[in-house]
Amino acid sequence: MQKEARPGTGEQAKQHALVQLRQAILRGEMAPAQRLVENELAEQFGVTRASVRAALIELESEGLVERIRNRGSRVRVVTVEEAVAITECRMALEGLCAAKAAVEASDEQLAELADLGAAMTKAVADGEPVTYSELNHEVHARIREFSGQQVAVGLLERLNAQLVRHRFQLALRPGRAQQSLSEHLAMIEAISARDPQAAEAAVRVHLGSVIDALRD
Amino acid sequence: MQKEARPGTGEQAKQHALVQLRQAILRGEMAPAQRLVENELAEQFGVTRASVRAALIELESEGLVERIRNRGSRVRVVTVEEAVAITECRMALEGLCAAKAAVEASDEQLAELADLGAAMTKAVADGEPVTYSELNHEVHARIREFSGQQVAVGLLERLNAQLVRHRFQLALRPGRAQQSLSEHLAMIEAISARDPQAAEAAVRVHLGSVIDALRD
DNA sequence: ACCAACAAGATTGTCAACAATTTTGTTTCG
DNA sequence: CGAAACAAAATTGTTGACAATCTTGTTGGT
Repeated sequence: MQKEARPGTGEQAKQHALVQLRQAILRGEMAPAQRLVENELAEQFGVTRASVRAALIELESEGLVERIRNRGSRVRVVTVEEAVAITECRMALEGLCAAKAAVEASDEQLAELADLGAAMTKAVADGEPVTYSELNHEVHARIREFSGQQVAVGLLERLNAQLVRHRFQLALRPGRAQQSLSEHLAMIEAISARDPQAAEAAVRVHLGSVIDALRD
Repeated sequence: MQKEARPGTGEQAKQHALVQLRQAILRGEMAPAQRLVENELAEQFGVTRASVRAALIELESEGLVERIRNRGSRVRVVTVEEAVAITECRMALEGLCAAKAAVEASDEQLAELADLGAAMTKAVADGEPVTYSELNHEVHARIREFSGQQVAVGLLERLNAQLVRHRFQLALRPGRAQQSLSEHLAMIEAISARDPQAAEAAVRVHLGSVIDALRD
């Protein structure tokens, strides 16, 4: 175990630990339910335990880490039912964002969405699921952004972070991309048509199908 | 300044500080934008600074407190635009909960809602705005609870906590209770009729009118 | 009088040591 | 052989002190 970076360069130690730990969890480098011992993490990141501790507290309220009194922290495992519940909330909130984006987005932003749609179509045609998954994520992020609804954006980012592991499993499923593609195109079309109700409906259809896929 | 309680009785110091501070903020005992100095709070609650610190980090991600690097913490002030944005999110999430509650709630739980509706009607008739406001809050809490949607419940509780100050202002407005009452009764009726779509629509109507009232 | 540089005070960020708690392994008794 | 009691190890919770940073008040020059 060697120290990864130098927190002495003015970079706040707690922030450093927070960023590193979050990345490690989101990248899936930590096994599900893996124990997170404060001392080990402190040495690994080259900071003190107090900083790791502060980071863990923050990650707990982000829903990425589970902490039990006097028993330590572990990577939180999201069950399938939880993933479904989270996606239901996404349905409500992303529906709101899509409706607002249909009204608020500039013409340039709509063009950007159209470009993303074309890129997704190409990725599916070329059979590149990884690229497609990234574009998928990007489309959702852009729609959130264009809505201008900061509160919803914050909530959604937190929710999405909890779904990383399930997202992986979903993306690699054969035939999933094709269905997902048409749903995304429908979302983009409705927003471009500046039709809030249709945009919200399209998002609901899409995430409804995600829920079905999650349930296997 | 005297110590308020005994953290030595096994009650974890950080939890103690967290609960105390949260209550103080929610009760409005801390003036808006008031500075929260770690040392003062530590002495006031009879715990050490580290515990206060941990509590502040948690309250920050709950959106109740604002922390700036090396500059300290203060009670977060929610602007009117933010309150509107938060209520838009409530609209989406409580709509989801109402729809699920219409399907999932037991007959006993529906009876409980009916009782609350009757109590609200009486409170308005008797001209007791404080009682009405409490019942109002209770109805929303029950509907959330009956939905069984744990994730949405968590998000909504966080959002509601940020609105305390605005809620006060809203409740005392003359004529507001009458309009609010009929909207609540419509929500209860739709859920009792086990009609998810109507329930969701009723919630949206209600919170839409809250948004209008917020904007003055 | 005004502005910049500087110094003093206040406050947060970090650290290492200590105490409390839980878990695990061992022993002893039935 | 199994179960309860006990002891040892690991880990988290807490504490007080120290360092870094920001704010404020003061001073000196123009």
